[in-house]
Formats: sequence, structure tokens, C-alpha cells
Amino acid sequence: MTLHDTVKKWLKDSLSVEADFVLEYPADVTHGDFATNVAMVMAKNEKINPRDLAEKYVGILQNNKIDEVSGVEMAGPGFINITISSKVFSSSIEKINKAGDTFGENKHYSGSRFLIEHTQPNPFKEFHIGHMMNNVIGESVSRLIENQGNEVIRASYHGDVGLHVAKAIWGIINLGVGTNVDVKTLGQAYSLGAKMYESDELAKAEIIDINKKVYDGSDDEINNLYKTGRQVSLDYFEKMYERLGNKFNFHFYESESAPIGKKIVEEFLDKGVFEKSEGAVIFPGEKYGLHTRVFLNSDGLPTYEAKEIGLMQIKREKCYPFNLSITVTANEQDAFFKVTEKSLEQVFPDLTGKVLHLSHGMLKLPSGKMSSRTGDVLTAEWIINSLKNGAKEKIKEPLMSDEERDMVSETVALAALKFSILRQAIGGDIVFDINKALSLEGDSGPYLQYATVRASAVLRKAREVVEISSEEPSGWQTTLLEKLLERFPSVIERSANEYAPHYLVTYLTNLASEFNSFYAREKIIDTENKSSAYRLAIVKAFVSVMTSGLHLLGISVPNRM
RNA sequence: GCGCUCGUAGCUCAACGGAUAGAGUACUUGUCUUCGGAACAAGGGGUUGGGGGUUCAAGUCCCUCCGAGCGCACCA
Repeated sequence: MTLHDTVKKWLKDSLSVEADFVLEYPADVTHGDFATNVAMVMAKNEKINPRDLAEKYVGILQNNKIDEVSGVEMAGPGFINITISSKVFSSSIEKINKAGDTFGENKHYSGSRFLIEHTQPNPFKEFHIGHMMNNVIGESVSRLIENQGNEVIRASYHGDVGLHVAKAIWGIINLGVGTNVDVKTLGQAYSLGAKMYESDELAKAEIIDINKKVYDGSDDEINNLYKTGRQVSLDYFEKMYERLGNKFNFHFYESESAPIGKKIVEEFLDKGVFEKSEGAVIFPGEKYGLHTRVFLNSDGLPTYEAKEIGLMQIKREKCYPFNLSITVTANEQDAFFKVTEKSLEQVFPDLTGKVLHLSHGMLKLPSGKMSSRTGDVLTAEWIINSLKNGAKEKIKEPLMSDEERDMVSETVALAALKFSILRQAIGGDIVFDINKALSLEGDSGPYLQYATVRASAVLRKAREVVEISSEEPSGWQTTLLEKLLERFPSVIERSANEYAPHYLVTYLTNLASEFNSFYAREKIIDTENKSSAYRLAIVKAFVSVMTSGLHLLGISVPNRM
């Protein structure tokens, strides 16, 4: 149990309160280590003066104090501020140093299985910054949920059939590159095909024809181009996952979900879940306060919607039973998912409440939105490499080999990128200013890495000079750094429960900043000072918490930078 | 037109209905022959888009107006 939970339980038990109230870490340190609004909440229910009730509560609490608590007092309009005894924080330092990188993990397996689908790049198209953003969020949420004692199955889903594929193949044929394609030529081919589809009637007809042939496999040349192009894309995606630091348990494909989805929709058409309309098969979302969408088009081909039904069937076969199936996408798909989820509930009633659409904003440039249609696409690779070059110039270590320099700048670049994606609530759009990200100053991924690297350097240097001890020296004044370190498990818990990595980012930023102040203020290694051993224990705990916290964001820490 | 999301410092973002709305950046100034300056300390900068309401308490909830983004039948 975290300290936060302990204190909350104490409040509930000693005041015999059932209602929801908040126990928070006050922003202002003069308000104690915890503050609660319990008296104000209860005063409302019982229609009495909140300050009077708070006064009464403070009396009860003072008579029932637990070891952890050193002070209770009323403040302001009826808050109760609680201070924690200093030995709690020093024993927390000891606990952290014992647990190392596993501190904060919920080791009690909850028995829950989560299926998390994210990234979803489409073969024959670019792996662009939108996929990257989705990947970074999906991976961090996965790690947070996993950390809390749940089983996580990661899956990606690929649109390996459809008009975009036909456009790319048309482009391949007209560029004359044949099966000798790489990612770059595929990109050019798609862009050419997409452009011509819009502007040239003949090309459009040819592309539609290719699309049919991809589905029915009747043309050997096209089959061949399709097969090699698809594989080139998928191999490339593998490299990107590796570079971004994630592994998927499953890859699902629209070529698989399409026929399954079509079959299920036809079956439930007979049962009245779906309806025929204007030659197509639709789901009447209006019945549920949503809007109607097409599941099978008038040619009988499954749309994205029907494929989603087919995908769920595949997920059931491979991963059931799961407690929650999460799909991470950009918020432009919100309305689509509302309708699809409603239709899923009709088809699979047992999945009601077990499907969650986690939507995030779009990655935008200061100049506006990127568009694949105008060819204005920023690839993930391009942006990572740009950041990497910037990071390389910043490295001051003169003795670093070229190989290490390359590895370190890669790590720093990814940190800069992931930090700027995860630092804000996931629902909102991100305005990504490359120049600012390249400056690597202030609150940033590299800032967090740097603080950790410095702390590690201190520990290395101290090894020959001073012992480390978690025992609190006499007369020790508990520092804010120790107090922040103690909060780590509560922060992860909240981030995981709310699928909100930005709480963790905010926390780690504050923690790093507090460490940097501590570092500037105090001489840590000091053979003359008895407190030095304990200071080192704090530094060690800081390194552990930073390392595991950053890991949950998908960020790793170099040895030096 | 309908629906969803959003509007907080010059810029990029926080704030679990609570105390004096906070960070970074930019700007101004200081620390520095260091346990690693990708650092630290300090300063100015706000009618939380406008107006109404609910509440002991509203950036947060409700209504309304203004503005932005996304989505609304055979793309994904």
C-alpha cells in the first residue's frame, strides 16, 4: 500500500466516512504533506459549517494518530492539512534502494488481461509522425498497465488491402521499378498513384481495376508486385518498432479481417442488427443516438467498419478472455468508433464494457496540419534523424567513440521526441516545433536524462570515497527531493488507471528539477560531513526512480551524454 | 445544418470542483577556476474567449454567444 493509500484509509476509518473525498499532495509545501477536503464534502451533506466540522475532525484525528502522521491541522475554508513524520521519508529511501528499478511496481498480479492495439501503419504507405505519436502513446500506456500487475498483449493492425494499395501498385508500374522497390520508391509510387487518381480518369479506372485484382488474386504480375511491396513495407515497419523500442505479440491484417467481417455482417443482417439500404448494408446508428454507417458497400465489399467486426472476432480467437480491448487511434476517428462499438455490442453482447477506444490528438507543425494527399508528409524516420543530428552536436564528451556518440544521440533524440508527445494530456493536438525540440533546453526528455546521468556520475565518483547509508542522520531536515521520491508509486498508479502518461511526465520533470536544485545547493560527496552517506542514498534512490519512470515512458538513459 | 472536442501568460503546455491559477520558453538580471553549465537562483508578464447560472468554493459543472479543429453513406 502506498503512503497515500495508508493515509486515506486512516481518514476513512477514524472518521467513519464513506463518501468520496480527495486526499491530495498540496502544490504549496506550507500546506503540509497531504491535504484533504473531507470536512468540506461532509459539511455539505450534513448542512453544517465546514470549518466547525473540520475542527471536530482534527480533534478525532489527533487522538487516533498513526505512526506515519506527525501533525494534523485545520486551514483555510476547512481543509485538513497533514504532515508526515520524517522517518517515513528516510525509510522510503531505504525501500527504494532495496527495490531498485522495481520500486513502484505493483507486484500483485491483478489477473486482468489487456489487449492493446496501436500504431497500425499501412503497408505501401509511409510510417509518418502520426503513427509515431500513436506508437509512443500506445507503448507508454501498455507499460504503465503492465507495471500495475496486469498482463498486456500488444497488437498492431495493418491495412494491407484497399484502394491505397492499388494506388501504390499503379505507381510502381508507372515508375517502372518492378519488384526492385524499397521504402523510398514505395512512397513515391503511392504519392504518384494518389495524385493521378484524383486528376486522371484513365489512371483512376486502372487503379480501380488493380484494386479488384489485388482482392481476387487473378493477375500474376500484380500478385508479384503486391507480395514484394507488402513485405518491403512490413520489414521496414519492424525496424521502426525496434528503433522506437517496442515488440508486438500479434500483427493483424485487413486481408484477414475483411472476409470474416463480411461473413459476420451478413449473418447479423438476417438477425436484424444490420439493414439493407440503397444497395449497401448499414448499421442504423440513429437508433442509438449515433449516425448510420456503411458496413458492406453496394458491391458487397466490406468497409473499414465491417473489418473492425472481423478484427474483433480474430482478437477473440487469439486473446480471449481479456478484460479490456483498447484501440489507440487519433481522435478524427471518434465518431466512427462510437458507431462501431455499438454494433460490436450487438454482435458480441458479452463484450459490452470490455472495449475501449483511446483517442489522442494530432501531431501538427506550427505551419499547420500535414497532409499525405499533398505529399506534405513528415516521416518518423526523418524527424528522428533530424533530432539525432542536433543531439550529436550537443555532446561535449571529447573522448567518446563515434559508435558511442551515435548511440547516445539516438537515445537523446528519442527522449526529446517521446517527452514532447507524452508531456501533455493525450486528447489534445500537439504543435511540434522542430527547432524548439532541437534546442534541447528546459523541460525536455534530455533534461530528465541529463539529471539522471549527473546523479549516476556522482555515485560512480563516490564509490571509492564514501559509504552509502539510508540511515537518517541526526538533526536531518527532510528535503523536498525525498518527499517527491516517496510519491512515485501513487503517481504511476494514477497514470495507469487514467491511461494518462502526462501525470508521470510532470512528476519526473519536477523530480529532476528538484534534484538539480539539490545538486546545486549541497555538496553531496563530502568526507567531512556525516550526512554525506545519506545524501548519497537519496541520489541513488533518485537514479532508480528516474530510470524506472523514464522506462515507463519508453525513454532510456545513456551512461554519459 | 447536426454531432464531438477544444479556447488558460507573447509562444508551448499543467492544474484529481478547493487555499495566492503554475511550469518551460522568450525577455531582464545574477551564480560559475564545479561532485558534469544540456545546470542553478531571481524578476516582470493573467479579467482562464465574452455573458449568465449552480455551489460554502468554478479555469474545471450547466445555459448562451463568439472563435478553432475534427466527423457526418458506400476511403481507412
